[in-house]
Amino acid sequence: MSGAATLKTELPLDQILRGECVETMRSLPSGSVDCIFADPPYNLQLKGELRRPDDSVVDGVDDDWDKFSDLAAYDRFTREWLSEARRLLHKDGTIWVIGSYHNIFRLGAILQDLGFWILNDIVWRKSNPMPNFRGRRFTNAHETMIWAARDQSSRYRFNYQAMKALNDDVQMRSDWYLPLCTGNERLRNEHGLKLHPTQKPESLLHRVLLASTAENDVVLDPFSGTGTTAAMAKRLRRHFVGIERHPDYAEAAIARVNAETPIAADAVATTPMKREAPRVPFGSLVERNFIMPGTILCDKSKRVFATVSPDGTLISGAKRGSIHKLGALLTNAPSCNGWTFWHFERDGNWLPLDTLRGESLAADSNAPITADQIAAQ
Amino acid sequence: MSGAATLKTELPLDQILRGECVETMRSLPSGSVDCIFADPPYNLQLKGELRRPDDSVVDGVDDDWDKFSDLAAYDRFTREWLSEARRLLHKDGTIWVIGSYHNIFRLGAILQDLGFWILNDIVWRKSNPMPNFRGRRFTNAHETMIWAARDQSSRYRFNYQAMKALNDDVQMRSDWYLPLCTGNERLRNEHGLKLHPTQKPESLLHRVLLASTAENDVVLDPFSGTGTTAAMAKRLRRHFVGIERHPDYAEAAIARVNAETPIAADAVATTPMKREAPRVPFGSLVERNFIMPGTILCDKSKRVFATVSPDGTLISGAKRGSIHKLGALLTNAPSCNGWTFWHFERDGNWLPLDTLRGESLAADSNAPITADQIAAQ
DNA sequence: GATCGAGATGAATCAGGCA
DNA sequence: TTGCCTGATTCATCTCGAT
Repeated sequence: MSGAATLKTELPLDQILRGECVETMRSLPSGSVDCIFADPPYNLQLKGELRRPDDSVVDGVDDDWDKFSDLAAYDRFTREWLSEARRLLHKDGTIWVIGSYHNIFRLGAILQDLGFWILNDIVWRKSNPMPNFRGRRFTNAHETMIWAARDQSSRYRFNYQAMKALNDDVQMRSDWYLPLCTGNERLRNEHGLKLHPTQKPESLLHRVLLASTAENDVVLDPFSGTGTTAAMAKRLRRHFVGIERHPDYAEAAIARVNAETPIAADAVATTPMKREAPRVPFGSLVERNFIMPGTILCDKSKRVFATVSPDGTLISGAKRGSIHKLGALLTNAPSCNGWTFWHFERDGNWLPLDTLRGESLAADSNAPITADQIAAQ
Repeated sequence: MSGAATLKTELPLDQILRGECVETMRSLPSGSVDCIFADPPYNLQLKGELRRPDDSVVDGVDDDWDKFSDLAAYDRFTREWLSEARRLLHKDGTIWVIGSYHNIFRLGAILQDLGFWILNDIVWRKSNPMPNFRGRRFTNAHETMIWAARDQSSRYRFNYQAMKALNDDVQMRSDWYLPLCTGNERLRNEHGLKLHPTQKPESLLHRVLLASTAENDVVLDPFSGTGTTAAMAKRLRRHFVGIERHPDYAEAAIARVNAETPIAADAVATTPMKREAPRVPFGSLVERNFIMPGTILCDKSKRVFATVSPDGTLISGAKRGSIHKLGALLTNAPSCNGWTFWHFERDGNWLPLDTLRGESLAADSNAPITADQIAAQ
């Protein structure tokens, strides 16, 4: 089948159309789509090869489809497909685009320029991102999605209660914590290698579609890839239209969608997500001024002393380390729980650091909603 | 004091300059600033916050023509102050900008257009965000910061080890979990109302400055507000220059900074980067008898062996070279860190050469130091 | 069959000094 | 500027094979 051959009067439902993104979109009728999910090329700028500390080579994205001559070329491409996307959207429809810092600012600015109305930016926090191997930046541990309505006046769909139910009956926030697509979910070729360099996890699309579409809605993915959007749409009983120009990807996506079974019509019940256990690094207590750099700590019997550094390490003479490591070092113990080992002085009493950890967790959860916070938005 | 009155030849250190952002920046000398933190105005609906370059107030009208006009005016304003910011930055300097989905995409795209090189986008996850009262969107629970170097070729500062220490000895990620500025930290006027609508938490600036500046560096904040950047710079013993047009904010910031005490000079140090440690040639360890010529070395898995020469080279069969070169040669790797690759035997244990390097440095500084401590780093 | 350890891997703008 | 040498650097998760 071919998108270009399709008459503009009819939308080919529940198919992966093989063809160029913009050209194929031009063949589809205006206002016929309820929701778009788009995972466009990121325009990554990889210079050489990157090696892990064990000297193995990182298999990065170096595909031709991700190459653009410059930012202006990327902007032209983006403006073109986003314009077509807006034409295809129903007046109350919404679009999701996903990207990293390489391209998300171009995407967001052009969305605004074209008249889309941004509803949220959503942060996909990866539970298992690739580390920064050279120690030259912060670990790039998230990607950003922008959720936007076709117009400021669009009466868009947001399934508020479903999202709240998914989040232990607390409002769903703009930061989502989900793992990468790995293991059995990842499509592989005959050599066992990943078929597509950037396959998105099903959990991400599950939440996107559950939040912003209704049963039988039409969902378009103009960069369909391995068909994650289409598969999740079928599973959740939405209609889909995928566009993919690479024959291998399109073929794999069709097989994947065919193997997918829709959930029972009466089973739209959602599984609650696992909530993250709060973790408190000692350093965050220093940052948040629960304890001042320069504070003197000691053990219960006042045999060893240490000073708090601005980065949360402790210093004792020439020795430096985390609260746990330095405690172990000074007592010649194989390990040490710094939270209970080290004490600080307050009102003449020496209290364990654990006191502060408890206080910081309480401060986070008990904070009343104030006018300040409203203004801060 | 006034920025406009300052000669371009001299940077007024540790002051809050009262004046217009762009105009005041124009009076400062090029390349004189190590780091910039900028929290520009972005609430397009908030009258009086956003002004055109000619100082006329931008209306918050909602029809299409005015929306476009607002975006264009915002872009012009952004391009203007970011251009000045780039001129003021040292060639190896970095800039932080913070915003929400209303303006961060404009900021990011213009940063890229001006030649800044994005290093990370950082998500500030709020522990206590304002809920979405109408239930029409996801709770807007984060803001985005962009960290960028002046040029692609900038040799920017990133205190990797300090950030790792701050996060319980695991690489710091691009998503930060910190509370809003509330309680006693929040500056208030005589009526007990918040003095500034978007006062940033000190913990945020603490981490920003700890990550990307060194002691005595110069930090500029062109939208100084209540002086959080200046106060944290003073606390962490960095120099600051603040610019603020609103007299009430400037006055409050000056009082706040004056009340701030720097942490003790000997407590400001954070976990040092190994890159900045003094360089020890392996040959000097042989000369100084930390290791004997003829000693047998091997890799961790005991697959390759070598013998130490009196000049500090290693010999393995017919091959000879530095500890790095021979390690790379024998493993067919493009490069190799000989300090961690090669091991020597002591008391039945095989220890990395790095142990000896640590012991020689300790001997030089007369501080007793143990293999344990090196391991603890 | 269960457990343990080694190995593999993921949208990545990933070095710096000196001759 | 180019080229060469030194040497700093990884987290969570899954698969697979050995015990």
